[in-house]
Amino acid sequence: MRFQAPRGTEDVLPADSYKWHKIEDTFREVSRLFGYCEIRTPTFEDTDLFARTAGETSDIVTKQMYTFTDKGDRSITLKPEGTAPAMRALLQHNLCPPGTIVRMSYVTPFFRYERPQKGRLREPHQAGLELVGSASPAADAEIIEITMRFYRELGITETVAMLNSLGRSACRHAFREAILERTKAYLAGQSTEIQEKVRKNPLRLLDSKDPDAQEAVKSVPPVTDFLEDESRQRFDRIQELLTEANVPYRLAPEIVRGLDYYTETVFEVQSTRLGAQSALCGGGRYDDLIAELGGPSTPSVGVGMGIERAIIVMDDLGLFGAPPGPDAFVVQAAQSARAACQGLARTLRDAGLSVLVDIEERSMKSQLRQADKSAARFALILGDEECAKGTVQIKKLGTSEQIESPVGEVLDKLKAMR
RNA sequence: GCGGGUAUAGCUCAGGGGUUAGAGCGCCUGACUGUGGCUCAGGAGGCCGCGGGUUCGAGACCCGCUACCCGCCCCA
Repeated sequence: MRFQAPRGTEDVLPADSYKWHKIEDTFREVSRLFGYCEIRTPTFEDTDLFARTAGETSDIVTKQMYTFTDKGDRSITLKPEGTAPAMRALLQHNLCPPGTIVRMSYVTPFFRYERPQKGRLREPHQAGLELVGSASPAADAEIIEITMRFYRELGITETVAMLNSLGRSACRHAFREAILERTKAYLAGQSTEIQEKVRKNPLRLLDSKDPDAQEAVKSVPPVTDFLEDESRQRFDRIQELLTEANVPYRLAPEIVRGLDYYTETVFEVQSTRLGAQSALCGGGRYDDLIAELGGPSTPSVGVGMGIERAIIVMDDLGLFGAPPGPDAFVVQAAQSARAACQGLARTLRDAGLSVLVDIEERSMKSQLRQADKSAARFALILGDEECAKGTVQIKKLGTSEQIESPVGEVLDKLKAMR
């Protein structure tokens, strides 16, 4: 094999694209139900955009960005996430002056220099939602409700939203101190690398998979103990709203985010079907992001949902079913019927049916085999006899049912036999 | 970035130093010259991941590379 797709990238083959369509169609429909409009932003941005927003110590910025210098000597980065570019566009076009609320959706690839694994790619795809301009807990609840509705529509019903609050800077500081204090003994026995990581961002310890770390973290009081009154009230209110909306959730004090711009609410939906990767989606509130980009303080909340990860889970659950086939396959039973077959196919296509025709002049047997293989619903057989009579044989594939119909009535007959 | 595993037909996999490399599934053709699926028969299809090495001889053994899988890490 001469060439192969770059490491960590995937081809979506014709036989599988219907899975993507199902997920994207479902996402667009759910977005529409809640009034979200799509935004499309460039594949690459000014490097600074991500350096500023993702967090200097985050893995994304420190080692995962695809950054290069273009011919105009600009530092360019392929987008490693979807939110910052969307907020940049919003600000650039002044779509959200103070007082307005914007609901946006997007479907985008993003790029991170990762070590590939199951559910972890260098070019993954994400469907995302952003609700910009509202500090109301109802905004948080809406985003989570849409997210869970999306998964429900796809048939992924075994999961719940895992909810946490990180509070704002003041209480987060106190919380960090508490983590460091309670895990001192554990940290003393760890490598300098881990100590450094935890010193920079103590929250990381909370979702560690190391059993010793998990044990040490047990003595740390839940974040909610540190929340200021306002944050605490918001957190409680979100839970009330989710309960009212019948959205399945549970509190998960271990949930933190990899991007530094999150404030207060954070949530994830997880699945055990993803191997070492656990998150199907991740989201939360980012009240300081737009201000960080030089805009007015604009409270916002959003979510990013991994498309490949949804496919993994849905495949595992057998939620896709058989790929769709064409409505009909026109079988040319004699060469002299070629034009008539093409004409019939054209008429049916004009009526919106998906129609396949043999182009290799193969035997009738072979054409019927193709028809069967293509999963077409009907085979329409046209030969000398039919041409002479102005009829078509309509064969319902899957059963042995076959009728002869005048050409003009084929459409009606197909509907009746469906 | 670290550790472990794997790489043979389109797919799933057997073959573990000795001629022309195998199976199942899939694909193509045919089984009283106008009827698919099931069955039967035939056929096409392999730089045995890539590059080096050991050997009289390598798909098998050794080294390097690449990719994938599983952990760590990280997250969608």
